[in-house]
This record gives sequence, C-alpha cells and structure tokens, in this order.
Amino acid sequence: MPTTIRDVAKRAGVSISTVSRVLNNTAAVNEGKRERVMEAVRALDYVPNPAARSLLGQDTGGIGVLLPYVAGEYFSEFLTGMDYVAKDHGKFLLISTSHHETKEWQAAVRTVNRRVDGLLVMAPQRTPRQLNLDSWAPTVFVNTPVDPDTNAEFLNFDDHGGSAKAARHLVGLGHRHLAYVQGPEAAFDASERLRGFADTVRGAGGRLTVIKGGFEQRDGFRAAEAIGTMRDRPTAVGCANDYATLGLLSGLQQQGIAVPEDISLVGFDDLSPARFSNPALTTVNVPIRETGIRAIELVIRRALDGPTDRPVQEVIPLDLIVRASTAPPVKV
Amino acid sequence: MPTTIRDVAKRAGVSISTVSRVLNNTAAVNEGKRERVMEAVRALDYVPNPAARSLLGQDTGGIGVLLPYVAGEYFSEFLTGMDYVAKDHGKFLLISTSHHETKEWQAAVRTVNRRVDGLLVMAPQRTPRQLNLDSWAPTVFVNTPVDPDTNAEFLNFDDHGGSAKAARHLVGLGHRHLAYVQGPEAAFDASERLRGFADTVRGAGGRLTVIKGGFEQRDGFRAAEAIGTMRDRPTAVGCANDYATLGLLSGLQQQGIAVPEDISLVGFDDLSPARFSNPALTTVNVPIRETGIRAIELVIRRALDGPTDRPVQEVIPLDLIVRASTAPPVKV
DNA sequence: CCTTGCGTTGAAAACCTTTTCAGACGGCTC
DNA sequence: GAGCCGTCTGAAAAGGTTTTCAACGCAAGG
Repeated sequence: MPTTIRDVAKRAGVSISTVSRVLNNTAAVNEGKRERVMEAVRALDYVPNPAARSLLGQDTGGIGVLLPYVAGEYFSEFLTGMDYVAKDHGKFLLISTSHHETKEWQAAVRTVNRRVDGLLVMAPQRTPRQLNLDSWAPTVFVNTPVDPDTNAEFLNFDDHGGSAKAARHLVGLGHRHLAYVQGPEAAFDASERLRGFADTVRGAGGRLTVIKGGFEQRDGFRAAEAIGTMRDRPTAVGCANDYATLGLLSGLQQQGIAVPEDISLVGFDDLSPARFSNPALTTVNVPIRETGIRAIELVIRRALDGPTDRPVQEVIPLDLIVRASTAPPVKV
Repeated sequence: MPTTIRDVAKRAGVSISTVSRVLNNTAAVNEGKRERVMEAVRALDYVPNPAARSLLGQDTGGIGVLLPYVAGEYFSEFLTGMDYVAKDHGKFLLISTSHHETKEWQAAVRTVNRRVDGLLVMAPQRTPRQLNLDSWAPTVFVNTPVDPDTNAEFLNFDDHGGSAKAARHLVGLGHRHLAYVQGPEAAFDASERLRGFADTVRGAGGRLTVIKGGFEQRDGFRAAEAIGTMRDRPTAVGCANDYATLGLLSGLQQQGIAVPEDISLVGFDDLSPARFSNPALTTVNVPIRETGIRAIELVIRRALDGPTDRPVQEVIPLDLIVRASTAPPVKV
C-alpha cells in the first residue's frame, strides 16, 4: 500500500486540499504549512498516483510514438533524439510499432489513446486519413504523406530533392547509364526517392534501370547479383537507403567489381556505417535524430498550448555528402 | 468528452455494473442484455478509461523498459524483439534511457512507477542494489550484474565464455601476439568480454596488448591508428563489439593493412553489418532479439503469476561465427 | 460597530471504473 | 404452500487526486 496524499496530509496536520495546493503551486499557502507539507512529502517519499491524476483529465506524462517498425540504425537514431527531449521535459515515451496493417494501426491507437498527452506518428505507408485518429490528442506526423485537410503538424524530408541532388552529382560526373535499387514499394518516402532520382536522370537524357530492392542489406546484396549478371552494366547506382547500399557494395566487391572504379554508388540516410565502409559512401544526409528532437518538442508544445490554426507543415531540405564511393566513369 | 460506461449503460437500458460484467466476463449475464450491451459498445465505440482502471489497482497494460541508451543496431534489435511480444499480449512499452547517472536512474524509476505492470532493466554499469527499485513491480534484469540477494530474474549473456571462444579460435590459428580493443570501462559486459579474451590468451601463453576503446565505430577507428603505428604489431585483434570492429577494419584498410592477411579481426554481437562487411566479420553471436522476447515474456508471466520463490537466473551461452576476417598469421 | 474584502483553509464533488453487498425473482423440494 | 436455493441485477463504496465552494479570521474602511 503506497503512501497517498491523505498520509501526507495527516502527517503535516493539514487537509488534503492544502497538500495538493502545495504540490501543484496552485494557490497561496501559509509558509509554515507549506514547510510542513514539504517535510512530510520527503519523509514519506510521496509520489502522486498518476492514474488518479490522469483520471481527472490532467496530463498523463506520456507521449505516444507510433512507428512502422523499430529495427535498424535509422530508427534507433530517431528514438535517441526523441528520448533525449522527452526526458528533459519529464515525459516518457510510449512506443508501439509494426503497423503496416491498418487493423494493427487501429489497435495501437486504441491502446495508446488516453494514456498520452500527444502523439508522434511516422507512417510512410499511410495517409493520416486512413489512420482516423480524429482529434483526440495533438499529433505530429513525421515522414508521412501530408493530408491538407487536417490541422496536424507535418515534418517531412525532401526525399525527392535529396535524391535529385544525388542523381545530379552522378550525371555531373559523366554517368549516362544508371541504375536505381528501389525501396519498399508501398512506402511513401521510398517512392519519393525513386522519383527524384528518375526525374533527374531522365531529365538529363540519361538511361535508368530500376531494380527491385528494399531497405535492408540483403536487398542490396541481391541487387548486386542482378547487376553483376547484366550484359550492359550501369556505371553508377543509387539506392533507397544506406543499408541497401552497404549490401550492394559488399555484393559487388565479392564479384570483383570495384567501387568506385567500375561502378559508383550513392546511398541515402548517412547513417554511421556509411562513414566507415570501404570506400566510405557518398550519401544523402537525413537529420533523423534532430528531427526526432524537433518532433517531440512540437508534440509537447501543442499538448501545452492547445490547437493552433497555423500548424507547422515543413519540408526539411537534404544535403548530399560526397565521399569516396563515387567517381567519373571509366571511358570505354 | 469521450463516452463512458454510463453512456453505454443508458443506451443498453442496464446498470453500469452489468456493462462492466459483460465487458470483463466476470459474471453471468442474461443473454438478451449481453447482446444489447455489446451492441451499445459497438455503436458508441466505447473504450474503458485506462486511468480509472489502473486506479483500482488493475493492470496498467504497460511494461517499463529501462536501458542505458538506445542508439545503435544492438538496441534496435533488442527493442524489435520486445515490441513483438508486447504487442502480442496487448501490452505497450514504456521506454526510458540514458541512465549512467544514478540520479537519472531514480528519476526514471519514479516516472515509470505505477504506470507499468512490470519492468525490464538493462544496466550493465549498475548492480540492482544500486537501483533500489525495491519490490514494487516484478523486474527482469538483462545483461546486468547478478545480485544474489534479490529474487528478481536475470538473463545474462556468457560474455566471458563467448570472448574466450573467440580468443581460442585465434590462438588455434597460430596467433601469439594479440591485441584487444576494450569497451567502456564501467560496463559490466565489456569488462567480462575483455576478461574472457585475456584469460584465454594468457592461459595459452600468448602476448596480449590492451587498447582503450569503446562501443562505437569511431573508437575502433582510433584504435586502428594506434595499431598502425605500433612497432611490434599484433597479428590478431579482438574487439568489444562489432561497431568498434567495423571502425577498426575501416581504419586498418585505409592504412593499407590487409584483413585478414596482415591482421585477423574478431568482433562481438553479430549484428547485420558484420555479415556484409568486406571481409565479413568473424564474431560472437549474441541472440539479442530472442533475449528481448524471452525477457518480456518473463516480465509478463511474473506480472500475471505474482512472485516466485525460484526466479530464473540464466546465463545464455554464446557461439562464435567464423567468417572471413580471421586467418592464420603469415610466417615471418 | 458593522461591513467589505482578502488571504487562507477544509469539506465535498467530480473523474470512471470494478467489486461487494444485498435484493428480486423464479423454480424447486418437502 | 412455505422455505430455500440459484441466478441475475442494481445500488453503492472504493480507489487517489484536483477543483469548486463556502467559510473562517482578521484587517481595513465607512
């Protein structure tokens, strides 16, 4: 039986109302009594019951985080950023994942509902409309197709633009026949990346071969086999993310194809393994950790201030980081 | 104003007690009424208020997860496993991290307290005693120094044994002068790994040079500089984890030192990047995802069954995976 | 001296659910 | 036909907090 506000009140010789007032600083209290209350709180190691508190419609202290999944460095970077601010504000993170299924989505929303003060959602395969999480809590979407009709906040990456920069870099080096290893088909961000790459290559009059892939290393590894056996091999390849690029690199090298001498490679995300591969990857930097921080700050702000009529809807520009995996093509 | 049990009762023409009984299957209810209640629940889209529920001392539905930090693939694998089972049991994960500071620890415990039905703690730099989370919720420790006096559950990896296998492998290949890149000094698992390596090398009459390092790629990269400038260079190097090994590999290759021809490398963890590096890493496999699954299952079981007098205290054996980064030393 | 008002306080209501308690009702046994 | 039992039901209490409301004492103002 944990100590309650009543125990504190008894020990301090005041009513529970007074204790509440002292704790929440919600009204003036006689200095002597305030002291006694504080002393009692310390002595009994009293912590208010969060359930009782949120029953009254007060804040729950939680922030819900709904992600498609949580595997890989991309998400752990994201989480790290979020965790950092959340802790700073005395909030905790309530994480639920793997919601490619609309059913699972709704279950997750239902679970998280009323246990959190706000919501951060990353759903690259869904539009907010499909998630129908109405307006029961302030919601910030990250990396999710914008729905112009909601007044939720959106923080998106300029996947199209970033990918275009990568393609422009390759074209500028002189590449004319390029390939692109595609991400998961249903994912909004992956298709934007493909589109940015394709638009640029075709706009420059280059030839583009699109290869099915995914976001994991083994997807890139498989793509390497496909590329290795091509009769008319491309001289540069873009990938949907760094993991796939790393797998691709590994696969090519095992076939004796040199990077960047024989083939140039461009990744996406700029995760730490990209810096330490051999050769280090040219890739598009995605400030995922910082975005996690900003997103949580937004959620907290909206939870505090209530709804705005001017929600933040931002597209974050992405920069290309040129490293050693790209070079001009060898003339044949 | 969300719908309450009262709304449901009114619509179904019964008392709230009956609604509660139907929902929780806690007593027999007339079939007709049951139908009407169910209909009302569906029509109003009623979801019981979790705060009210946990106020009564019912389960909160949450499981607290306290980690030292959350960055890197190791933790994202761990989280993936945990998330998987938690979702399966309708529980949600309440995650809090970065508790190298005892103060932060206590704050985290306080926050999580009474919001969860059980606790999973990974604290390689602390003993459970230091965390003084008394007995307010069933707790399972993972990768944390065992405290024989608590009756909490422990799931630990045989870091010492795994590291010994790695060392034995190298010694068996003929290496006599080895180096070891150390992990964070205060971490229990890192020091066990070092100890296992050192014990074995010295037991076999080999020479061991210990190099300060850490768990991140840049730590390995720095170690590569140290090794590159050594006059009497070791022929094989063990590392505290794969990330450091990858950084080390990258650094060595940039100096023109060939792996495994000039130096053999052994990692620890067997994360996915280890499989796709060039050469692929020989490393000790740590079933981190599976352990996440088992740990959460343990927490849930203990939350359901109440305290046991025979808590699980297990040391999980670790296997060495031999790949391309190790070879016999070249004779001089 | 009586009112007004301020600063401070405690009682009680409200939040939403589960669970206990007692009652109603029908059918059964003697 | 009286008593009993079993099944089903609703009223009410309990859980811990915040907040409203009324009231208290006391000083200042009329």
